[in-house]
Amino acid sequence: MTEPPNAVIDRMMLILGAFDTDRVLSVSELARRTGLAKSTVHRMAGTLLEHGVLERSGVRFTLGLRLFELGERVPRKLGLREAALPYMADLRAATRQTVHLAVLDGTDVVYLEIFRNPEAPPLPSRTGGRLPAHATGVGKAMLAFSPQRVLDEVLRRGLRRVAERTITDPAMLTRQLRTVRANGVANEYEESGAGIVCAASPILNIDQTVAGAISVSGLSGRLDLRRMTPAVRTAALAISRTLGART
Amino acid sequence: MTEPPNAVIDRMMLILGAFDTDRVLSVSELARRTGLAKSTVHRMAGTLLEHGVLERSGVRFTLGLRLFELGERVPRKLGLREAALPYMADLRAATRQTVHLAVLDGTDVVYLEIFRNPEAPPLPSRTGGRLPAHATGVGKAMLAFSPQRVLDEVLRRGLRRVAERTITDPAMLTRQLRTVRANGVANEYEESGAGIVCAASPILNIDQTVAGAISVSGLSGRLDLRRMTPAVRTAALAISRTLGART
DNA sequence: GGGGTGTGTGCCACTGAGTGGAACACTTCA
DNA sequence: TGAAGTGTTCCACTCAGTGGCACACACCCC
Repeated sequence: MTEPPNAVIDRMMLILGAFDTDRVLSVSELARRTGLAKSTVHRMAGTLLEHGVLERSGVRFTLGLRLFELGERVPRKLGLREAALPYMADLRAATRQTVHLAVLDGTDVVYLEIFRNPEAPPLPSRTGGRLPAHATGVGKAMLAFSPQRVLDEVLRRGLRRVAERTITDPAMLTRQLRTVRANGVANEYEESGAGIVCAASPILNIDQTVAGAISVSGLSGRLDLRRMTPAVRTAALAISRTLGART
Repeated sequence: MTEPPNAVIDRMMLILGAFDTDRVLSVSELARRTGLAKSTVHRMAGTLLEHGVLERSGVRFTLGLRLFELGERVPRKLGLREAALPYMADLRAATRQTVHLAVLDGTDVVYLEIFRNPEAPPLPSRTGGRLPAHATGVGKAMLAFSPQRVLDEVLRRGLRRVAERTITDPAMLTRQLRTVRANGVANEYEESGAGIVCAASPILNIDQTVAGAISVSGLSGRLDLRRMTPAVRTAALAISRTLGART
């Protein structure tokens, strides 16, 4: 319809995307995963190398520092993270659990920052990690306060199951989002991973659009969600406030 | 000599690089800064948009979340940062100053992580920021322990002045690096910015190659470098040790 | 009003840059 | 000794990307 897009950039993103699973890949492996000709990968990797987008690791390749450099300049991250940082520290200190900061990207959630607690059990989430919005606490918190077309898109794509208890029923999701919208807090019970529960609350811009969300997560046995709710909600409101103040 | 490289990727990196100074740019501004035709920028920005490498901000453009996502997967960052984090926290607590973690990228230094102290004065350094190695404490610490050809390349490119007291004399730099190599610590006196001093120490891999460097920085009046030296050195050695242990 | 000058967007003939098959040099393993 | 993997190089073909041009707006000032 709208295409034809730029094929070279498509191919390049295919190559970079191949590093989703493994951190270091050879030319042949890249060619196999991307479906590109080996010579194409070879040549392309060469120029990406010159730009620091890729780096050599022996004879194989790795994502390069230039990507990190560019990634640190992304505005969506910068403002929100800066505003949230002190409150995330407070929240971790108060709850002694893991604190997450995330934004919505299309129908996915991307984690901007994670404050872990040495005392708390390690969780599998990673900074820069991506999960379907409907399967996470922060995702549901943001969806509940997003325009209808965002939810439509989520439903259109289908509620992919990522854990045993992921919500896959559209009616169930819509119902939950209604109560989330009323309470300002979303709970998650092992929907993104086994044993993990969390309470999340949205961060709003001055114009009431969604900027992101924070959450407190822990293991289902050890964490009493109801006790976390007010703290998460309070922190989210505080971040929203400082976000508005600095405009 | 070795080229011809891929022109499309070159142009794309030109566009992304244009966001060095400003965070949000229009098609016309991009065309002007990159020297590309407006139609080329327009089309290219469109496909970058589809990949999330760029995002819209009204009618203008911004670096996109996908870059952040990819940047967080860069191996050079991942391992070192993880190993260094706890020691950086200790160092900040012990010195009540700003702690930096950096790696060497060509002849530049790139900051991987910065631990600021609310009590300490804010410094201009930024995560993902880039500075010439010869102009910074962490840079000198790493150069002193790098193979000769790295220093050769630094000298070949010329010692660019970034602050009033930046070292621009090759002989002076070489002399300093010799004592750095002997002491395991590099000092910086307002060479990267006015009023800023720092003590830095290199982090080495098991094979004695340079992995990165950490530093303690502060304002020249308030910070006694000599008192910082042992702490920085100790932390750097500790990080080197845990880095080696996890191989 | 009009007529600057700034946007963003769309079109399309031209051509040279990117493609990928094939061939090569090396290792590794059997 | 060969088979199967790797990375690298070459090069004729052609199709994808280019950028000049033109258009649709939105300003602001005379």
